[in-house]
Parts: sequence; structure tokens; C-alpha cells
Amino acid sequence: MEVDFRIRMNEKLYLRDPELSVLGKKIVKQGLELIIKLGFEDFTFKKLAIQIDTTEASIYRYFENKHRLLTYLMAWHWSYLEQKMVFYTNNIKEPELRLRKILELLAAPATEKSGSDFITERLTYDLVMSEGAKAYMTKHVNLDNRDRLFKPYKDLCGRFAAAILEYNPKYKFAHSLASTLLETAHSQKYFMHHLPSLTDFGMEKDDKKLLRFLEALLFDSIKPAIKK
Amino acid sequence: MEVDFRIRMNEKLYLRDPELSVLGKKIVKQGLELIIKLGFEDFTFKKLAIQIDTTEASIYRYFENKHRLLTYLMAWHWSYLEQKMVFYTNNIKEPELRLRKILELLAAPATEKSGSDFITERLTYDLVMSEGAKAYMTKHVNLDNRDRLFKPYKDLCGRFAAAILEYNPKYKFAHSLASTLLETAHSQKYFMHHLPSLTDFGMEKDDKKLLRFLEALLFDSIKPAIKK
DNA sequence: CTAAAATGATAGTATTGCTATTATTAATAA
DNA sequence: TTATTAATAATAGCAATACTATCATTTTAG
Repeated sequence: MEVDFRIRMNEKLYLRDPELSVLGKKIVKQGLELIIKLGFEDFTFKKLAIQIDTTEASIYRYFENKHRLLTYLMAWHWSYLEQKMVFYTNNIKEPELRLRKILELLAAPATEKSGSDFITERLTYDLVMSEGAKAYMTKHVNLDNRDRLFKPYKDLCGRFAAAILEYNPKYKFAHSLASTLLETAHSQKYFMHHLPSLTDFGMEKDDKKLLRFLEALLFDSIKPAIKK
Repeated sequence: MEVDFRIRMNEKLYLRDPELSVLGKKIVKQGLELIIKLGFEDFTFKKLAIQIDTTEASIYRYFENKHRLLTYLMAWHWSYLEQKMVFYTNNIKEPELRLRKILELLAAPATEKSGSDFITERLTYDLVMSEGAKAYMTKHVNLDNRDRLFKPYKDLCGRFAAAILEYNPKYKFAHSLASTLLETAHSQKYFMHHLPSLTDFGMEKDDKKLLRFLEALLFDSIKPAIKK
């Protein structure tokens, strides 16, 4: 099933909307690829400019700096994921199945060609795993937050939390559990690839075990107290 | 109760052992403070050199670059925490109490003057919360890992996992759960301060709620299947 | 077709992230 | 104690980064 969502991005994320020009799209698309390839630290606008045959100055007309580009990409990812979550769960009435679907989306390596013409979900997923935290781990989090740059992440978390509360309205830590599972999905996957002894997943290519872990974490936490 | 541990650091972490000279200790101690003050991105050896009235070149004789200094500080923190964990739990026979103690140490804001003469635990705790992930989120994780720079973190995680298995030898994800709780302790605290809507803790100064959350997460996960 | 907007070309500047050299001071061993 | 070694300071320098500014040229939209 192939669906294309229209993602509405916060205007504070950019100086000039990259979706509205060929150059803008190239900056975002190839920027994403280059950040993944070089790592965020070694990535520069200069290198990107050379790769897409433009100038540093032109890129600076779209994004204040590389951190804003990263934040843009993360915001896009979270927005996309939220839309996907809505789309794939809103006809599921059973709270448990809904939650299972959500976890699948979180742990999923994302289908081949999903996303949009200029951003592919597969890549933002990799990015969020390997660089995601750097979007908010800065001295200027609070300012960025005031500009609502992290709203997509919070919305996603909020929706997840709401689904948790539908399953068990008495659970006391819905938001913390939701953000923990979001973070855990990425950190465990990262560990699995780079620091496997921090996990129990071995080096298996599929994410089934990770999904089992997330499910256990979630349902053991929110199952009503009296069982079996 | 005041205890001082001798932390043995991996030699790959530095070029010249900072513990063996006044200058070295100043670099580490004030480096820690300055990274927290400026944030890792804005922190430079130049700025540190000015602050401790030495030269950039002198600092480079101790640490290859600022990332190594960060990794050193993190390694110190994890080693210290592991020792503390051993010290405070090895006379506890009851697995559950042992785990509760471990969680306390993870969630704790750390006592006033603990640590050593040149590093204070309180500060490394702040650092691990706000910059910790940057130690391993790099393109060179695998190389750093080969040099065993993250061994202290893995050891801590391993010890935690062992305590989990003592409580419930059948639990299948001891390492993942341990690393998840470690990461969660920090990320939730960070969110609490900067992105509170990702949590359920409000802005309360004490960490009791966070501790309750971690306890719930842990024990709900590892409690034997049949209850009540 | 014209005006406005976007891009390209080029330059420049302060800071970062180093390395190298030599002089000076401190620690240590004979 | 002196001679030797080691650590630090002082200084310089360099390529890369992270921008900003200017002006010419092209593209686009009315």
C-alpha cells in the first residue's frame, strides 16, 4: 500500500521553504544523504554545495545552519510518522491491536519507497537512529522548543500516549512511557548495530526481537494489575 | 556516608594521564565545568585554555580532541557509578531490594561532594544527562568501541542485567532492559527539564516520580508471569 | 515584457581544530 | 649538586568551518 502524505512544516525551521524550489528539494534530499554518509559532525554546507553543484551561500538562504537542517529533517520524520500512525490505526477499534500497530511502525525499518519525492522515509529513519538526539541535545533546546520545532515529536508522543490511555485509562505514566518507547526503539537499534552487548538481540538483521522487547515493555507496564 | 573510589581509566582515553599532574586535573575538572556551561558544541580547547590560564597546545598533549575528553568524562562517570553500585548493593541479599537500590542510584541527583578531588559526581551526572549520548553517537563508534572506550558503560549495564537475572532468571531481555533503564533515567530527566510534555513529571524538583516510573517499568517487566 | 525574486560567483572574516618549533621551567636520577 | 629529561609556555602557522556581504546573472511570475 502506497500513500503519500502532505507534511506541513513549521516555518521557523527554514529561511526559505525548500519544498518550493528544485534547489530547495535538492538541499534537503541530498543533505539527508550526506549527513548519513559523513555523520553530522563532519557534514558541512560546503561539502553539500559541492555535491549538488551550488554554492554555500545559496544553501544558507534556505537554512540558518546545519543544525536547523537536521531539525527540519527530524520534524519531517516525526510528522510523517504521525500521519502514518493515524492512517494505519484509525480504523482499528481494539486498543491492543492499535498499540501493536504503533509499535510496529516504531520498530519498522520502513518500506522501500515511502516518503515523498524529495525525502525518503527509509533515510530519515536511519538518521533519527544515528543522529536524532542531536536535534534537541543542545544549549538552545529551550529556544528551539519555544519556536515549536519539536512539536511533531510531541504530537507523536501525545498520540501514542492517548492510545495507551485508551487501553488502560488508569495508567499513570502514559507520556513518559510513550517517549521512552520512542527513544528505546532507536537507541536499542543503534546499540544492536554498534554496541551489541548492551542488548539481547545479537546481530540478526530483522527487528523481530526488538519488536518483542518493545511489546513486552509496553504491555507489561500497562496491563491492568490483576492478571491470569 | 562518604566513600572515595579509585577509578582506573583506559589508557586509550588520553595521551597523557591527566590524573598525574596539576595541569591534567585542571583540564579535566574545569573542562567538565566548561562543557556543561557552554554545551559541547560551543566548548573549545582554546576557551578552556584561557579559563585555566594555559595554552591550547598544552591541552592537546593530554587529549587528542574534545570528543576524547567527553568520552573520558563519561567513562569516569560510568566507572564511578559501577563502583558505587557494587559498594551499595553487595551486602543486600534480596534481589528486589538490590534492584531498587540500583534504580535509586540511577535516578539520584547524586550527593553533594561525592567523586574525587578533581571530578565531582554531581557534574558528570549533569553531563551524562545533557551530552552523554554524544560520546557514542559518532561515525567512529566502532573504532572507539574497539579501543574499549565504552567498556565502563557496558560493565555497568552488565552488572545491572545480572541483578535482573538474579531476580528472574527467565527474563529474556536483561541487557536491553538494563540499557533502556539507564538511557531512560537520563532522557526522562532531560525531557522533564526541557520538553516536559514528553513526560508525566511536571516540573517538580524532586525525582521521586521518575524513580516510581523506573521502578514500575522494571518490575512490571520482570515480575514472574502469574501474579496476585 | 518587465520587475521581482532566486541563484551564482566571488570575496572576505572570525573562529575552530589542529601541528610544529623553540624557549623556559620543573622534576628526577647520577 | 649537577646533569638530564620531561613538562609546560609562548608563539606561529595552516587548512577547514561557519558564516556574511556584494554584485552580476538567470529564472519566474504578473
